[in-house]
Amino acid sequence: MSDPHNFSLNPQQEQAATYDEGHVLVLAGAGTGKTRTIIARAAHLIRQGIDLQRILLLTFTRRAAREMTQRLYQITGESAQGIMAGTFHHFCLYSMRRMPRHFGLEGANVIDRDDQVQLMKLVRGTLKQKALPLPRAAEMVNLRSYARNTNQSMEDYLKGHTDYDDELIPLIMRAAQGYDQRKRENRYLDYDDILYIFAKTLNEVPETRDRIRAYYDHILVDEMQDTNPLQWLILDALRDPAHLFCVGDDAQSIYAFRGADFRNVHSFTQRVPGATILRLERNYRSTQGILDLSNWLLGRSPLKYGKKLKAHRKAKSMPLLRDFDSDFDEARWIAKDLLRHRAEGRAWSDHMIITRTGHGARAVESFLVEKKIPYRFVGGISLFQAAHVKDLLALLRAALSHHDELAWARYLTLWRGIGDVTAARLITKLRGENDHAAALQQLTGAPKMSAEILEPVAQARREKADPPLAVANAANALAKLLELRYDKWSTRKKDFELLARLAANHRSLSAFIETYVLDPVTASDAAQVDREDIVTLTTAHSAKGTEASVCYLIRVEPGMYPHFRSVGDPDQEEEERRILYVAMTRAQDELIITRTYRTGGYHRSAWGGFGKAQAAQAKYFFDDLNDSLLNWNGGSDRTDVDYDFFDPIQSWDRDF
DNA sequence: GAAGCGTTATACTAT
DNA sequence: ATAACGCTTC
Repeated sequence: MSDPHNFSLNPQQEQAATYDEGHVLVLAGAGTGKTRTIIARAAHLIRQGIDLQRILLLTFTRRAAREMTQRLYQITGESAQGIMAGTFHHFCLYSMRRMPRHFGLEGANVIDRDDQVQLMKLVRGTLKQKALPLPRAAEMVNLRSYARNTNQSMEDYLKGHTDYDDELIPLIMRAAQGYDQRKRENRYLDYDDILYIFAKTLNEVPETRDRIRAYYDHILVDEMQDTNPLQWLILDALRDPAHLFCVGDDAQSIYAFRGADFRNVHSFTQRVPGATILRLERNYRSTQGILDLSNWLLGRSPLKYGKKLKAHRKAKSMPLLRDFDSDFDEARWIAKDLLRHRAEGRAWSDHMIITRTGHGARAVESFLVEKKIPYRFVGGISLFQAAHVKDLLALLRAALSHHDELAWARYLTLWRGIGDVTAARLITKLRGENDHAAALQQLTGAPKMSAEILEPVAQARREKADPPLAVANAANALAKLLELRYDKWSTRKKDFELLARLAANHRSLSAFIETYVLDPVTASDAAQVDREDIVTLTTAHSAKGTEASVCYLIRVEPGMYPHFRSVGDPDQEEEERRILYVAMTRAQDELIITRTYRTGGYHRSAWGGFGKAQAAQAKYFFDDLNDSLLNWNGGSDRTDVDYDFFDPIQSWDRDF
């Protein structure tokens, strides 16, 4: 790919990339060169004389955006930095930050999901009634988010599409309203607001819409099947004269929980009259053996995707299936297999480990750490979600805004003698002040308050133009407190150095924080910041759009595919099928599927606790697996496990 | 009344 | 691993 002359397209790809007659939807199956075609499209437009800055490239993840700009740079040979490439959220926020007054965004701070849940908890606490079991805060955040993303009122959604009864619905609606109100008071912007405010303004304020619409001639949209109604409102407002070039695959739609409907690619020509549908059908990525299994899985669906991937490549390579007694054995084997591949001279980066759930990869992750196999966990727990990192960020956020009450509450309760109640009382003193310094003045001399508590905030505010310094000093200010609070402090402390390193890339504290709220960095990510040759550990969702020579699909067992939480809802079960399909079709040369029926440690108890476990057993995608589709290396792995191979799990077994 | 501590429940996917 | 909850202590 580094040689631009080597960049050849097949006739279908060529036709799509150079189509100049209006709006297009390209239906592109897995591995058919979707990314390559989008890049070629952008390159074609540039050759036609289109200004780079007039092309908007919307991708599903920031990772995809980064990859595309890099590849575009390699092909066009000129700086591709000017192209506007990013996720819907990035694009909307960027556009709104450019003209904040049009959107009422002055002084607003973006909050992540944890903060959303936190805020909802506060509201939930005021509404709790003994007789009525109000849904958990996290669930209510989901409900409200889904309603927003599907562009319907909370009431319509709750009444039309959920099972909540007439008594509970008004209460949930009040919770949602209370949440919105607290959000306004604290000048918070959640992920959904970013899309919602942008979409609403474009659709209600023609002057603003016209102004933004005038910036772009071409809008290229990746992963169209996973856009939701709110995102569609935005695309719809921005098209004409701009041309839409959307690429998608209904069989890879895996974000229904976020309001996406894979049927949106089917109705494209109704929504965009005169649009053309093009297809990419030849798979260049995988061997036919891998595609046969993938096709089999999709073919078992009651939904007709009308898709059968055919390999361009000659190699066949049958997928491998291995059973293990426990997730520990499974993880141990995978680490060993990786080391074996490495010894054979293969690069770490040729390997991807795909998991359905974040915590399903725990055993594997601990073996990777123990065997010193370099890896990056995409979709894992963010560095910013670790308790001690949140504590430090709370201090920084308190320094940036006296309206950020979640941050203030967290920061104040770190100090001895200040609990929830005192913190809440102190925070009320901050309200109504326009100026940060004046707000701090209100706290000075208040009961339980001290200069020791306030000074770090004031100092961080003075240092807000020097993020790494602010981080380092905040870490110093909190060191004593946090050391008492957490065990394994020496390990946790290292995260602050990582944080300071990340902060060094930003010119302001607020830009630093906002960047990582929108684009979380996992601890493994931050630790491996300079390494290229590493194994990728990823959730199936985050794996979409990527590929690797060797893919390990772990925990492919009953209760995982389909995930037990989806059992009972046919639509959700079918989405689970697509998730497994996406996971399988990432593999180029080797697809290794592992599973375990009995799990040790944590999962044994978790299984028993969930009522759906048995139902899940009855709904396993591999139940009627055709043996001719893979090499089943079944039975216990015991005989070939080397028990001298260190087992890091022991220590957690005791914890549970 | 509020802080602090020990115990227990919780855990899918993500911008 | 983390936070909510209930109980005890100041």
